[in-house]
Amino acid sequence: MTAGKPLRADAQRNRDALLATAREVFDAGDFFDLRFDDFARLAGVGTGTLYRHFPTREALAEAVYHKEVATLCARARELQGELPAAEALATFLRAMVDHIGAHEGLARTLATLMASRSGALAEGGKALEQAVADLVTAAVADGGIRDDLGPGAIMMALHGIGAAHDRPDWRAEADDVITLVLDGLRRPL
Amino acid sequence: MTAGKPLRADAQRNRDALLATAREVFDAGDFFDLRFDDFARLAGVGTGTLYRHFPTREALAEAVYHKEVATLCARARELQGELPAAEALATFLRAMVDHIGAHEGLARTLATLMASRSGALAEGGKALEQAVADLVTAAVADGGIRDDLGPGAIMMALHGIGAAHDRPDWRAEADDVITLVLDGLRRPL
DNA sequence: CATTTATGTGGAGACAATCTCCACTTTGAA
DNA sequence: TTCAAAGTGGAGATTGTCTCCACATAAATG
Repeated sequence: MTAGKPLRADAQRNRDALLATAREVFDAGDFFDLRFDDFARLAGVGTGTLYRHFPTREALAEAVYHKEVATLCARARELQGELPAAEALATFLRAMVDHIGAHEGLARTLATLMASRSGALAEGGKALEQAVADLVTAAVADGGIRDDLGPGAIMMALHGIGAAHDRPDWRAEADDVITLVLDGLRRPL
Repeated sequence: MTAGKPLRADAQRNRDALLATAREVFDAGDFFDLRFDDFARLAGVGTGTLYRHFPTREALAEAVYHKEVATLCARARELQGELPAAEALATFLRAMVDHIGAHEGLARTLATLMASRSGALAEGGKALEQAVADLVTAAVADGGIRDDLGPGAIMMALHGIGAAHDRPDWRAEADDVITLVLDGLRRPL
Protein backbone atom coordinates (compact mmCIF):
# COMPACT_ATOMS: atom_id res chain seq x y z
CA MET A 1 0.00 0.00 0.00
CA THR A 2 2.41 2.64 1.21
CA ALA A 3 5.37 0.28 0.86
CA GLY A 4 7.60 2.05 -1.62
CA LYS A 5 10.92 1.74 0.21
CA PRO A 6 12.15 -0.73 2.82
CA LEU A 7 12.83 1.19 6.04
CA ARG A 8 15.97 0.78 8.06
CA ALA A 9 15.54 -1.18 11.30
CA ASP A 10 15.78 1.77 13.70
CA ALA A 11 13.59 3.90 11.49
CA GLN A 12 10.90 1.27 11.57
CA ARG A 13 11.18 1.02 15.34
CA ASN A 14 10.73 4.76 15.76
CA ARG A 15 7.86 4.88 13.37
CA ASP A 16 6.06 2.17 15.27
CA ALA A 17 6.67 3.87 18.59
CA LEU A 18 5.24 7.08 17.20
CA LEU A 19 2.19 5.30 15.87
CA ALA A 20 1.60 3.44 19.12
CA THR A 21 1.84 6.63 21.13
CA ALA A 22 -0.46 8.47 18.77
CA ARG A 23 -3.04 5.74 19.01
CA GLU A 24 -3.07 5.95 22.78
CA VAL A 25 -3.42 9.69 22.74
CA PHE A 26 -6.17 9.34 20.19
CA ASP A 27 -8.16 6.94 22.28
CA ALA A 28 -7.78 9.29 25.21
CA GLY A 29 -9.34 11.99 23.04
CA ASP A 30 -6.44 14.41 23.39
CA PHE A 31 -5.11 14.19 19.88
CA PHE A 32 -6.06 17.60 18.63
CA ASP A 33 -5.17 19.38 21.84
CA LEU A 34 -1.67 18.03 22.41
CA ARG A 35 1.38 19.90 21.20
CA PHE A 36 2.60 18.14 18.13
CA ASP A 37 6.19 18.14 19.36
CA ASP A 38 5.13 16.27 22.46
CA PHE A 39 4.32 13.17 20.49
CA ALA A 40 8.01 12.94 19.90
CA ARG A 41 8.88 13.27 23.55
CA LEU A 42 6.13 10.82 24.55
CA ALA A 43 7.32 8.26 22.04
CA GLY A 44 10.93 8.80 23.08
CA VAL A 45 12.22 10.18 19.80
CA GLY A 46 13.41 13.62 18.68
CA THR A 47 11.17 16.16 17.06
CA GLY A 48 13.11 15.90 13.84
CA THR A 49 12.27 12.22 13.65
CA LEU A 50 8.63 12.91 14.20
CA TYR A 51 8.51 15.46 11.40
CA ARG A 52 10.42 13.23 9.02
CA HIS A 53 7.96 10.40 9.42
CA PHE A 54 4.82 12.50 9.61
CA PRO A 55 5.13 15.99 8.20
CA THR A 56 1.81 17.11 9.62
CA ARG A 57 -0.60 16.25 12.35
CA GLU A 58 -3.04 15.07 9.71
CA ALA A 59 -0.51 12.69 8.22
CA LEU A 60 -0.06 11.09 11.62
CA ALA A 61 -3.81 10.87 12.14
CA GLU A 62 -4.25 9.26 8.79
CA ALA A 63 -1.50 6.74 9.45
CA VAL A 64 -3.05 5.81 12.77
CA TYR A 65 -6.41 5.23 11.18
CA HIS A 66 -5.15 3.73 7.98
CA LYS A 67 -5.84 0.24 9.25
CA GLU A 68 -9.21 1.15 10.64
CA VAL A 69 -10.28 2.71 7.38
CA ALA A 70 -9.01 -0.32 5.50
CA THR A 71 -11.13 -2.52 7.74
CA LEU A 72 -14.14 -0.38 7.02
CA CYS A 73 -13.54 -0.67 3.29
CA ALA A 74 -13.11 -4.41 3.53
CA ARG A 75 -16.35 -4.62 5.44
CA ALA A 76 -18.05 -2.73 2.62
CA ARG A 77 -16.85 -5.22 0.03
CA GLU A 78 -17.82 -8.07 2.29
CA LEU A 79 -21.35 -6.77 2.72
CA GLN A 80 -21.61 -6.31 -0.99
CA GLY A 81 -21.11 -10.04 -1.41
CA GLU A 82 -23.47 -11.11 1.34
CA LEU A 83 -26.50 -8.92 0.90
CA PRO A 84 -28.71 -7.43 -1.78
CA ALA A 85 -27.02 -4.23 -2.90
CA ALA A 86 -29.46 -1.78 -1.34
CA GLU A 87 -29.30 -3.55 1.98
CA ALA A 88 -25.55 -3.71 1.85
CA LEU A 89 -25.42 0.05 1.51
CA ALA A 90 -27.86 0.56 4.36
CA THR A 91 -25.99 -1.80 6.63
CA PHE A 92 -22.70 -0.19 5.82
CA LEU A 93 -23.92 3.31 6.58
CA ARG A 94 -25.32 2.18 9.91
CA ALA A 95 -22.02 0.50 10.66
CA MET A 96 -20.19 3.71 9.87
CA VAL A 97 -22.28 5.56 12.41
CA ASP A 98 -21.53 2.89 14.97
CA HIS A 99 -17.84 3.23 14.31
CA ILE A 100 -17.84 6.97 14.49
CA GLY A 101 -19.87 6.84 17.67
CA ALA A 102 -17.49 4.41 19.28
CA HIS A 103 -14.33 6.32 18.43
CA GLU A 104 -14.23 10.04 18.98
CA GLY A 105 -10.82 10.04 17.41
CA LEU A 106 -11.99 8.44 14.22
CA ALA A 107 -14.82 10.92 13.96
CA ARG A 108 -12.55 13.90 14.23
CA THR A 109 -10.03 12.37 11.91
CA LEU A 110 -12.53 11.66 9.21
CA ALA A 111 -13.85 15.18 9.47
CA THR A 112 -10.32 16.50 9.14
CA LEU A 113 -9.41 14.17 6.32
CA MET A 114 -12.47 15.09 4.33
CA ALA A 115 -12.41 18.78 5.07
CA SER A 116 -8.74 18.69 4.12
CA ARG A 117 -8.40 22.24 2.93
CA SER A 118 -5.36 21.18 0.96
CA GLY A 119 -7.70 20.34 -1.87
CA ALA A 120 -7.38 16.70 -2.82
CA LEU A 121 -8.68 14.13 -0.37
CA ALA A 122 -6.13 12.19 1.58
CA GLU A 123 -5.66 8.52 0.85
CA GLY A 124 -8.01 7.33 3.56
CA GLY A 125 -10.77 9.66 2.48
CA LYS A 126 -10.47 8.58 -1.11
CA ALA A 127 -10.56 4.90 -0.21
CA LEU A 128 -13.64 5.35 1.90
CA GLU A 129 -15.35 7.38 -0.79
CA GLN A 130 -14.55 4.69 -3.33
CA ALA A 131 -16.10 2.04 -1.12
CA VAL A 132 -19.27 4.07 -0.79
CA ALA A 133 -19.30 4.77 -4.50
CA ASP A 134 -19.10 1.05 -5.24
CA LEU A 135 -21.96 0.27 -2.91
CA VAL A 136 -24.08 2.96 -4.51
CA THR A 137 -23.27 1.87 -8.04
CA ALA A 138 -24.20 -1.70 -7.26
CA ALA A 139 -27.44 -0.67 -5.62
CA VAL A 140 -28.33 1.50 -8.59
CA ALA A 141 -27.63 -1.33 -11.01
CA ASP A 142 -29.80 -3.53 -8.87
CA GLY A 143 -32.65 -1.13 -9.20
CA GLY A 144 -33.16 -0.67 -5.47
CA ILE A 145 -32.03 2.91 -5.61
CA ARG A 146 -32.53 5.96 -7.80
CA ASP A 147 -29.83 6.74 -10.32
CA ASP A 148 -29.89 10.51 -10.42
CA LEU A 149 -27.69 11.10 -7.38
CA GLY A 150 -23.97 10.54 -6.99
CA PRO A 151 -22.11 9.16 -3.98
CA GLY A 152 -20.73 12.59 -3.16
CA ALA A 153 -23.92 13.55 -1.41
CA ILE A 154 -23.60 10.58 0.90
CA MET A 155 -20.03 11.53 1.70
CA MET A 156 -21.20 15.01 2.59
CA ALA A 157 -23.83 13.60 4.89
CA LEU A 158 -21.28 11.34 6.57
CA HIS A 159 -19.03 14.32 6.88
CA GLY A 160 -21.76 16.24 8.63
CA ILE A 161 -22.26 13.36 11.01
CA GLY A 162 -18.58 13.03 11.82
CA ALA A 163 -17.94 16.71 12.22
CA ALA A 164 -20.87 17.24 14.55
CA HIS A 165 -19.73 14.55 16.92
CA ASP A 166 -20.05 16.74 19.96
CA ARG A 167 -23.69 17.65 19.65
CA PRO A 168 -25.68 16.70 22.74
CA ASP A 169 -27.74 13.92 21.26
CA TRP A 170 -25.47 13.10 18.43
CA ARG A 171 -26.41 9.47 18.18
CA ALA A 172 -30.11 9.99 17.57
CA GLU A 173 -29.48 12.75 15.09
CA ALA A 174 -26.89 10.73 13.23
CA ASP A 175 -29.34 7.86 12.90
CA ASP A 176 -31.90 10.31 11.60
CA VAL A 177 -29.52 11.51 8.93
CA ILE A 178 -28.93 7.97 7.75
CA THR A 179 -32.65 7.29 7.73
CA LEU A 180 -33.19 10.43 5.72
CA VAL A 181 -30.51 9.46 3.23
CA LEU A 182 -31.69 5.89 2.84
CA ASP A 183 -35.34 6.82 2.44
CA GLY A 184 -34.40 9.61 0.09
CA LEU A 185 -32.45 7.14 -2.02
CA ARG A 186 -35.56 5.12 -2.82
CA ARG A 187 -37.16 6.52 -5.90
CA PRO A 188 -38.78 9.94 -5.51
CA LEU A 189 -42.47 9.09 -5.26
CA MET B 1 -29.49 41.83 20.79
CA THR B 2 -25.94 42.14 22.06
CA ALA B 3 -26.60 45.62 23.47
CA GLY B 4 -25.83 45.21 27.14
CA LYS B 5 -23.66 48.28 27.65
CA PRO B 6 -23.50 51.57 25.77
CA LEU B 7 -20.06 51.83 24.15
CA ARG B 8 -17.94 54.92 24.28
CA ALA B 9 -17.72 56.85 21.01
CA ASP B 10 -14.16 55.85 20.10
CA ALA B 11 -14.78 52.26 21.11
CA GLN B 12 -17.74 52.10 18.78
CA ARG B 13 -15.71 53.63 15.98
CA ASN B 14 -12.96 51.04 16.40
CA ARG B 15 -15.38 48.20 16.61
CA ASP B 16 -17.02 49.27 13.37
CA ALA B 17 -13.67 49.64 11.64
CA LEU B 18 -12.71 46.13 12.71
CA LEU B 19 -15.99 44.74 11.49
CA ALA B 20 -15.76 46.53 8.16
CA THR B 21 -12.23 45.31 7.60
CA ALA B 22 -13.15 41.76 8.54
CA ARG B 23 -16.04 41.80 6.13
CA GLU B 24 -13.76 42.83 3.27
CA VAL B 25 -11.24 40.18 4.09
CA PHE B 26 -14.04 37.67 4.33
CA ASP B 27 -15.39 38.49 0.92
CA ALA B 28 -11.89 38.16 -0.46
CA GLY B 29 -11.80 34.67 1.01
CA ASP B 30 -8.69 35.26 3.09
CA PHE B 31 -10.30 35.27 6.49
CA PHE B 32 -8.94 32.01 7.82
CA ASP B 33 -5.49 32.49 6.35
CA LEU B 34 -4.71 35.97 7.58
CA ARG B 35 -2.81 36.53 10.79
CA PHE B 36 -5.30 37.57 13.39
CA ASP B 37 -3.14 40.47 14.52
CA ASP B 38 -3.21 41.88 11.02
CA PHE B 39 -6.87 42.69 11.24
CA ALA B 40 -5.85 45.23 13.81
CA ARG B 41 -3.22 46.79 11.58
CA LEU B 42 -5.57 46.73 8.57
CA ALA B 43 -8.33 48.40 10.52
CA GLY B 44 -5.90 50.92 11.94
CA VAL B 45 -6.18 49.91 15.58
CA GLY B 46 -3.85 48.20 18.03
CA THR B 47 -3.83 44.48 18.67
CA GLY B 48 -4.99 45.05 22.21
CA THR B 49 -8.10 46.73 20.92
CA LEU B 50 -8.80 43.90 18.55
CA TYR B 51 -8.56 41.33 21.31
CA ARG B 52 -10.70 43.37 23.66
CA HIS B 53 -13.53 43.55 21.16
CA PHE B 54 -13.20 40.06 19.76
CA PRO B 55 -11.37 37.59 21.96
CA THR B 56 -11.11 34.98 19.22
CA ARG B 57 -11.19 34.70 15.47
CA GLU B 58 -14.50 32.90 15.74
CA ALA B 59 -16.04 35.72 17.74
CA LEU B 60 -15.13 38.13 14.97
CA ALA B 61 -16.48 35.80 12.33
CA GLU B 62 -19.73 35.46 14.15
CA ALA B 63 -20.06 39.21 14.59
CA VAL B 64 -19.46 39.75 10.90
CA TYR B 65 -22.11 37.26 9.93
CA HIS B 66 -24.53 38.09 12.64
CA LYS B 67 -26.54 40.27 10.30
CA GLU B 68 -26.39 37.77 7.46
CA VAL B 69 -27.62 34.99 9.71
CA ALA B 70 -30.39 37.24 10.97
CA THR B 71 -31.43 37.87 7.36
CA LEU B 72 -31.49 34.17 6.70
CA CYS B 73 -33.67 33.62 9.74
CA ALA B 74 -36.00 36.40 8.71
CA ARG B 75 -36.27 34.86 5.28
CA ALA B 76 -37.26 31.59 6.90
CA ARG B 77 -40.11 33.23 8.79
CA GLU B 78 -41.14 35.08 5.66
CA LEU B 79 -41.32 31.90 3.60
CA GLN B 80 -43.32 30.30 6.34
CA GLY B 81 -46.00 32.91 5.81
CA GLU B 82 -45.98 32.79 2.04
CA LEU B 83 -45.90 29.10 1.21
CA PRO B 84 -47.31 25.78 2.33
CA ALA B 85 -45.08 24.57 5.14
CA ALA B 86 -43.37 21.77 3.26
CA GLU B 87 -42.58 24.03 0.35
CA ALA B 88 -41.32 26.72 2.66
CA LEU B 89 -38.83 24.28 4.14
CA ALA B 90 -37.71 23.11 0.71
CA THR B 91 -37.29 26.62 -0.57
CA PHE B 92 -35.38 27.65 2.49
CA LEU B 93 -32.94 24.78 2.25
CA ARG B 94 -32.28 25.52 -1.40
CA ALA B 95 -31.76 29.14 -0.49
CA MET B 96 -29.26 28.13 2.16
CA VAL B 97 -27.26 26.25 -0.43
CA ASP B 98 -27.34 29.28 -2.70
CA HIS B 99 -26.08 31.45 0.09
CA ILE B 100 -23.34 29.11 1.09
CA GLY B 101 -22.32 28.73 -2.51
CA ALA B 102 -22.19 32.47 -3.05
CA HIS B 103 -20.15 33.20 0.06
CA GLU B 104 -17.16 31.06 0.83
CA GLY B 105 -16.79 33.02 4.03
CA LEU B 106 -20.26 32.22 5.24
CA ALA B 107 -19.77 28.57 4.50
CA ARG B 108 -16.60 28.35 6.50
CA THR B 109 -18.06 30.40 9.28
CA LEU B 110 -21.15 28.28 9.62
CA ALA B 111 -19.04 25.18 9.68
CA THR B 112 -16.92 26.69 12.40
CA LEU B 113 -19.88 27.97 14.37
CA MET B 114 -21.59 24.64 14.29
CA ALA B 115 -18.55 22.53 14.91
CA SER B 116 -17.72 24.89 17.74
CA ARG B 117 -15.71 22.56 19.90
CA SER B 118 -16.51 24.77 22.85
CA GLY B 119 -19.61 22.71 23.35
CA ALA B 120 -22.67 24.93 23.15
CA LEU B 121 -23.52 26.39 19.78
CA ALA B 122 -22.72 30.03 19.27
CA GLU B 123 -25.55 32.50 19.04
CA GLY B 124 -25.72 32.46 15.27
CA GLY B 125 -25.82 28.70 15.10
CA LYS B 126 -28.58 28.50 17.61
CA ALA B 127 -30.68 31.08 15.81
CA LEU B 128 -30.31 29.25 12.53
CA GLU B 129 -31.15 25.95 14.10
CA GLN B 130 -34.25 27.47 15.66
CA ALA B 131 -35.38 28.76 12.30
CA VAL B 132 -34.98 25.32 10.75
CA ALA B 133 -36.72 23.72 13.70
CA ASP B 134 -39.70 26.03 13.24
CA LEU B 135 -39.98 25.23 9.56
CA VAL B 136 -39.85 21.52 10.28
CA THR B 137 -42.40 21.71 13.06
CA ALA B 138 -44.82 23.61 10.83
CA ALA B 139 -44.36 21.16 7.99
CA VAL B 140 -44.94 18.24 10.31
CA ALA B 141 -48.12 19.82 11.66
CA ASP B 142 -49.22 20.37 8.10
CA GLY B 143 -48.83 16.71 7.35
CA GLY B 144 -46.47 17.21 4.43
CA ILE B 145 -43.62 15.64 6.30
CA ARG B 146 -43.00 12.66 8.55
CA ASP B 147 -42.91 13.29 12.26
CA ASP B 148 -40.35 10.77 13.44
CA LEU B 149 -37.26 12.86 12.70
CA GLY B 150 -35.99 15.96 14.46
CA PRO B 151 -34.44 19.06 12.94
CA GLY B 152 -31.00 18.07 14.20
CA ALA B 153 -30.52 15.75 11.27
CA ILE B 154 -31.10 18.60 8.86
CA MET B 155 -28.58 20.73 10.70
CA MET B 156 -26.05 17.94 10.38
CA ALA B 157 -26.69 17.71 6.67
CA LEU B 158 -26.29 21.46 6.28
CA HIS B 159 -23.14 21.24 8.31
CA GLY B 160 -21.80 18.61 5.95
CA ILE B 161 -22.59 20.83 3.01
CA GLY B 162 -20.94 23.88 4.50
CA ALA B 163 -17.86 22.10 5.71
CA ALA B 164 -17.22 20.38 2.39
CA HIS B 165 -17.27 23.63 0.50
CA ASP B 166 -14.02 22.94 -1.30
CA ARG B 167 -14.96 19.67 -2.95
CA PRO B 168 -14.54 19.82 -6.73
CA ASP B 169 -18.21 19.71 -7.69
CA TRP B 170 -19.58 20.97 -4.50
CA ARG B 171 -22.64 22.58 -5.97
CA ALA B 172 -24.06 19.46 -7.58
CA GLU B 173 -23.36 17.36 -4.51
CA ALA B 174 -24.90 19.92 -2.21
CA ASP B 175 -28.04 19.95 -4.30
CA ASP B 176 -28.09 16.17 -4.12
CA VAL B 177 -27.92 16.27 -0.35
CA ILE B 178 -30.90 18.60 -0.20
CA THR B 179 -32.81 16.41 -2.62
CA LEU B 180 -32.01 13.41 -0.50
CA VAL B 181 -33.16 15.16 2.65
CA LEU B 182 -36.35 16.51 1.15
CA ASP B 183 -37.35 13.24 -0.46
CA GLY B 184 -36.43 11.39 2.69
CA LEU B 185 -38.66 13.69 4.66
CA ARG B 186 -41.77 12.59 2.78
CA ARG B 187 -43.31 9.62 4.50
CA PRO B 188 -41.24 6.41 4.28
CA LEU B 189 -43.23 4.62 1.57
C1' DC C 1 35.78 -7.72 10.96
C1' DA C 2 37.19 -3.26 9.23
C1' DT C 3 35.77 0.12 6.12
C1' DT C 4 32.63 2.79 3.67
C1' DT C 5 28.36 4.77 2.31
C1' DA C 6 23.64 5.60 2.92
C1' DT C 7 20.24 6.30 5.95
C1' DG C 8 18.34 8.03 9.92
C1' DT C 9 18.57 10.69 14.51
C1' DG C 10 17.69 14.39 17.92
C1' DG C 11 17.23 18.67 19.81
C1' DA C 12 18.79 23.54 19.82
C1' DG C 13 17.07 27.32 18.06
C1' DA C 14 14.85 30.01 14.04
C1' DC C 15 10.44 31.38 13.04
C1' DA C 16 5.60 32.44 13.45
C1' DA C 17 1.25 33.33 15.61
C1' DT C 18 -1.35 34.41 19.64
C1' DC C 19 -2.30 37.05 23.44
C1' DT C 20 -1.19 40.03 27.74
C1' DC C 21 0.06 43.93 30.13
C1' DC C 22 0.14 48.52 31.41
C1' DA C 23 1.66 53.51 30.74
C1' DC C 24 -0.81 56.58 28.26
C1' DT C 25 -4.93 58.95 25.79
C1' DT C 26 -9.70 60.02 25.15
C1' DT C 27 -14.36 60.60 26.58
C1' DG C 28 -18.19 62.35 28.91
C1' DA C 29 -20.04 63.75 33.30
C1' DA C 30 -19.85 66.88 37.11
C1' DT D 1 -12.03 72.80 33.60
C1' DT D 2 -11.27 69.00 35.95
C1' DC D 3 -11.36 64.24 36.87
C1' DA D 4 -12.60 59.33 37.03
C1' DA D 5 -13.81 55.86 34.08
C1' DA D 6 -13.26 53.78 29.81
C1' DG D 7 -10.56 52.67 26.15
C1' DT D 8 -6.09 52.44 23.45
C1' DG D 9 -1.92 50.43 21.22
C1' DG D 10 2.05 48.06 20.59
C1' DA D 11 6.29 46.03 22.77
C1' DG D 12 7.33 41.84 24.12
C1' DA D 13 6.15 37.42 26.71
C1' DT D 14 4.39 33.05 25.57
C1' DT D 15 3.46 29.16 23.08
C1' DG D 16 3.42 26.08 19.23
C1' DT D 17 5.55 24.70 14.60
C1' DC D 18 9.19 23.31 11.90
C1' DT D 19 14.26 23.31 10.06
C1' DC D 20 18.87 22.32 10.03
C1' DC D 21 22.87 19.78 10.48
C1' DA D 22 26.68 17.64 13.34
C1' DC D 23 26.43 13.17 14.79
C1' DA D 24 25.04 8.07 15.28
C1' DT D 25 23.60 3.73 13.44
C1' DA D 26 22.67 0.23 9.99
C1' DA D 27 23.62 -2.33 6.08
C1' DA D 28 26.69 -3.21 2.14
C1' DT D 29 31.25 -4.23 0.57
C1' DG D 30 35.89 -6.43 0.24
